[in-house]
Amino acid sequence: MTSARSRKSGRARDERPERGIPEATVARLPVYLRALTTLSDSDVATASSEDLATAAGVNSAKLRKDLSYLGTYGTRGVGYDVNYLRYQIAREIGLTQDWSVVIVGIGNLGHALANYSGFASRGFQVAALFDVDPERVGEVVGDLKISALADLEVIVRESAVAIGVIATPAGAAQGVCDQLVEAGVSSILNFAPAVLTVPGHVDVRKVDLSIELQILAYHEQRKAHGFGALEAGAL
Amino acid sequence: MTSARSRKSGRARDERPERGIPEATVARLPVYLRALTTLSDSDVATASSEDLATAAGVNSAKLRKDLSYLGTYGTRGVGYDVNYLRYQIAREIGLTQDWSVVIVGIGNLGHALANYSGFASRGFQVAALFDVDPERVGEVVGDLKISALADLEVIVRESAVAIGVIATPAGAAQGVCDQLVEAGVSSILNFAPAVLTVPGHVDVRKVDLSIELQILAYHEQRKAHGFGALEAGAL
DNA sequence: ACGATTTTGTTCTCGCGTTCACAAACTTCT
DNA sequence: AGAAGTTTGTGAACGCGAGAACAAAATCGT
Ligand SMILES: NC(=O)c1ccc[n+]([C@@H]2O[C@H](COP(=O)([O-])OP(=O)(O)OC[C@H]3O[C@@H](n4cnc5c(N)ncnc54)[C@H](O)[C@@H]3O)[C@@H](O)[C@H]2O)c1
Ligand SMILES: NC(=O)c1ccc[n+]([C@@H]2O[C@H](COP(=O)([O-])OP(=O)(O)OC[C@H]3O[C@@H](n4cnc5c(N)ncnc54)[C@H](O)[C@@H]3O)[C@@H](O)[C@H]2O)c1
Repeated sequence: MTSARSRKSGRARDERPERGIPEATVARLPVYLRALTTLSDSDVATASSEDLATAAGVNSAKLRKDLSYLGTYGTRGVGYDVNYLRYQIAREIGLTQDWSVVIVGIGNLGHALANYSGFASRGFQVAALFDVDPERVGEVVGDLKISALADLEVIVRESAVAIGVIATPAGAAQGVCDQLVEAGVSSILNFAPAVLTVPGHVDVRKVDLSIELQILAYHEQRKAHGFGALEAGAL
Repeated sequence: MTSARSRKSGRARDERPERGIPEATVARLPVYLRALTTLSDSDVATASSEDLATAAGVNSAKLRKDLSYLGTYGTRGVGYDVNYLRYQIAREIGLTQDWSVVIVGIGNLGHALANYSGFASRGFQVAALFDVDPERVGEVVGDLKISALADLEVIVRESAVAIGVIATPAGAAQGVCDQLVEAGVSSILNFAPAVLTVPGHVDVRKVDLSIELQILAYHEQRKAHGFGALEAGAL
C-alpha cells in the first residue's frame, strides 16, 4: 500500500530509497558474498545469476530478486561483475568498515572462537576477551589476554564495541547480557541455551547447537518411521 | 525455448494426511522443551500457555498453535502439565531414544564440541571423533580417542550413526560430507562455511558464525545511519 | 544495421507462518 | 447446581517469502 515506487518513472522527489531489505534476503547476502569471494579468487570476472545461485546453493530467481533489493548491479545478457557486486554487497551489509567484537566466557567454546581466524578475515576484530573466573583472567589466548569482567564497561566503551558474543553457561547469560547492554553493546550473539531479554534497540541472535541436533533428530525419526509402514496407504 | 511448456502437474487428490509438523514449529519445540525442563526443575507442576510463552520468548498464541500440532495435551481453564507435556514433546522430536553422533575435524571447534556436555544430557551420544591429521589421530579428547578417517565407514555402520557433525576447514567439507553419506549418515550438521551438496534423503543444517555476525553488522549499520551521519570518531 | 541470443529485473501467484479473536471446556465460587 | 472466571484450541485474516514466467536490455554474429 505504501510502496509507491513500482513504476520505474524517475520520480526522485523526497522519496527515499527506503533501505529496508527483507530479513530473509539479509541472511543470504553473506552467502552470496562468500560465493563471490571464491569466484574472485579463481579469477572469474563475471558470473550469471545461474552461476552464482549454484555456488550459493539457492534458486537463481531468488538470487536475482535478492540482488534487486540492493540496486541494479547486473548487466542483462552478461551477468554480474564479480568484484563490483562483491563490493556492493559488502557495502550494503556494512563490511566496508571494521567491527569490534568482545567475547565473554572463555571456556571450551570461547577458546575456539577466540582462536578463529575467520573473524578478522571478514572484518570483525576481536577487541577483548572476558571471563569471571580469576584463574582464567590474564591467560593469553591467541594474541589477547583475558580481562576481568569488571573492566568490561571501560573496554567496551573505549573500543567502541558494537557486538558482544556470549559463551558463558546458560545461567550466567542474562547477567552478562545486561552488562553488555549497559556498556553500550547493541548487538549480541548468544551461544548459551537461554532466552535473553533485551531493550528494543538491541538485536540478539542465537546459535544453539542442541536445537540444531534436535531438529535433525526429528527428521531422522520421521525418515525411519514414515517410509517403513505407512507408505502404501494413501487416503 | 518452447512457449507452451507449462505442465501444471495437478497434484493428485489423494494427499496423505501426513503427520507433518511445520518446520517453523519443529524449530521451536526444543525451545519449549528447555523451558519446560527449567520449570520442572523448579518443581512447577502446571503452566499456562502464557507462562510457557514467556519462558520461551515467544507469543502465547504461537505457542498454543505449535502445541496443537502435536495433540491436545492441555486442559482448558488450567494449562499444561509440565512433565506430561515435556514427555510428549520429547517423544515427538525423537528424544526418547538416544542418537549416535560423530564429529569430523577435531581442531579448535571440534575440541570444544567433543568436550561439550550438553550433548549427552539431551540424548546425543558422541560415538567417535575423526581427523585427517596423523598427528591428531590417537589423541584423547574427553573420553574418546580420535580415529583415522579410514575407519569412518566401519565405525559409523557399527554404531548406527545417523548424525554427522562437520568441523573441518571449508575446503574439506564436501569431501567429508560425501564420506559420511557414503557410510550411511543421513543428517549432517555443518560448521564449515561451505555449501554442501547431498542426495535428497540427507538433511543438512548449517551453523555459520560469520553469517550471524554479518547479519548483526547489517542491522548495526542501519541503526547508526538512521540517527543521522555521526562522525566515525571513536575514542 | 539488425535480428538472434542471452540474461537480468520484475510481476504474479501461491503457500506458509504469524497473529487475532472467540467459542468450547474446565475450575472455582456462591 | 449454576454463574463467573480462566485458559485452551482453532478458524480466519493477513503479510512475507519462494518460485515460475516473461518483458526489457544488453551483446554477438552476419
Ligand atoms: N562447547 C560447545 O561445543 C558448546 C556447544 C553448544 C553450546 N555451548 C554453550 O556455550 C556456552 C559455553 O560452553 P563451554 O563449553 O565453553 O562452557 P565452559 O564451561 O567450558 O565455559 C564457560 C566459561 O564461562 C565463564 N563464565 C561463567 N560465568 C561467567 C560470567 N558470569 N561472566 C563471564 N564468564 C563467565 C566460565 O568461567 C568459563 O570459562 C554454554 O552455555 C554452552 O551451553 C557450548
Ligand atoms: N573455531 C571457530 O570458532 C569457528 C567458528 C565458526 C566456524 N568455524 C569453522 O569450523 C571449521 C573448523 O574450524 P577450526 O577453528 O576448528 O579449524 P581448525 O583448523 O582448528 O581445525 C580443523 C581440523 O580439521 C581437520 N581436517 C582437515 N581436513 C580434514 C579432512 N578432510 N577430514 C577430517 N579432518 C580434517 C584438521 O586436521 C583440523 O584438525 C572451519 O571450517 C571454520 O571455518 C570455526
